[in-house]
Amino acid sequence: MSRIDDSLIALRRIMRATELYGKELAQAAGLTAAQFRALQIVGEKGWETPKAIAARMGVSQATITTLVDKLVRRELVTREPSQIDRRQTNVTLSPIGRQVLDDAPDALQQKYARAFEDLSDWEQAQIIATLERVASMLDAEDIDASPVLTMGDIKRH
Amino acid sequence: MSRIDDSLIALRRIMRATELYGKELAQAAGLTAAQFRALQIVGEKGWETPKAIAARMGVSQATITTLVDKLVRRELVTREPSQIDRRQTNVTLSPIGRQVLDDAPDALQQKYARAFEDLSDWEQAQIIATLERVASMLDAEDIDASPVLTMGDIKRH
DNA sequence: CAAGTTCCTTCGGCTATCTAACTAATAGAG
DNA sequence: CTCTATTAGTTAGATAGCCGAAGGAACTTG
Repeated sequence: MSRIDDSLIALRRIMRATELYGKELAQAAGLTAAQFRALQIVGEKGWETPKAIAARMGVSQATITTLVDKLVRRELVTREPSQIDRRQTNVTLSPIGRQVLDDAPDALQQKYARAFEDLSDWEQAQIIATLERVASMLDAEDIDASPVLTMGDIKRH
Repeated sequence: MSRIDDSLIALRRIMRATELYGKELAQAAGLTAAQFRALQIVGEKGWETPKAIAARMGVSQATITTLVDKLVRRELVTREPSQIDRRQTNVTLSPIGRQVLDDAPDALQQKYARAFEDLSDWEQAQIIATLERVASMLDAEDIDASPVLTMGDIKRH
């Protein structure tokens, strides 16, 4: 087994852990990964337009419509017509939505964060440098990457 | 922006690049990421049981049945009843399937492999060590990770 | 041999996703 | 100011992936 295989295996473990986290999350929060990701985006500012959510998640607007439908049905967000441009709709976080976001079990991130913080200064720096280097090697430089460890936003052509 | 955010962002870029690769692949090979992943697994030995494929991909057997249906329809694999245990079916790679696997554009992997190989010995070792460390921090130790850079055991493309 | 177990498939039902077509509203060119 | 083009969002119809439950066929075990 070559070294490149070793590195690919490690990468795959990382991705797999994230996938599993998504499933766990979905189960615990009663939301799917995609739904939760949309909710997160709305939660950043408290509101967001479907267009912007679609761009952030890299999916079509139609997809967001149905996703938001589900969030609305769960009363996690509301659709508020925009005052400035009446073509626009503001998907707005509800108090319940805020609750769900706050309560969301981010076990994976917590675990990672804790382990990360236990590292020494130079170890942290080194991990960041290496991860960024790997990301570059995969040519993922121009990606919209929020510091949130989730699945579900796949960029499309 | 804290260091942990930096590291999460880098992780996210890595995952994103892989997702994009999956899409690209799907388009070029005329297969979805999940289908391709199943084909890859079958291709390793030339055959595999649905049960084993399901385990490898972390999905139910029912899912594999429909996935294999599609591969069979495209004549990439065949279902051969097992001689030893007639409950089992061997999903067997066809010549066409082998062709598709060989022709598959593994651009991302190639790119990564090339960049990786250009690194010095100690850099390679250091990257592997770091990736493995991160994987451990995410608690993904006991994952079946083949040295193939694919997504597709997601639950939602 | 009968009962339980295993492997696979079938069935019904979700969710996510897309494209195309449609409605409503704004922006721009005359 | 009006007509057209563009933009935001939704709706409709389709495909893919996924699951759990139920069922049939073939092993295993007592």
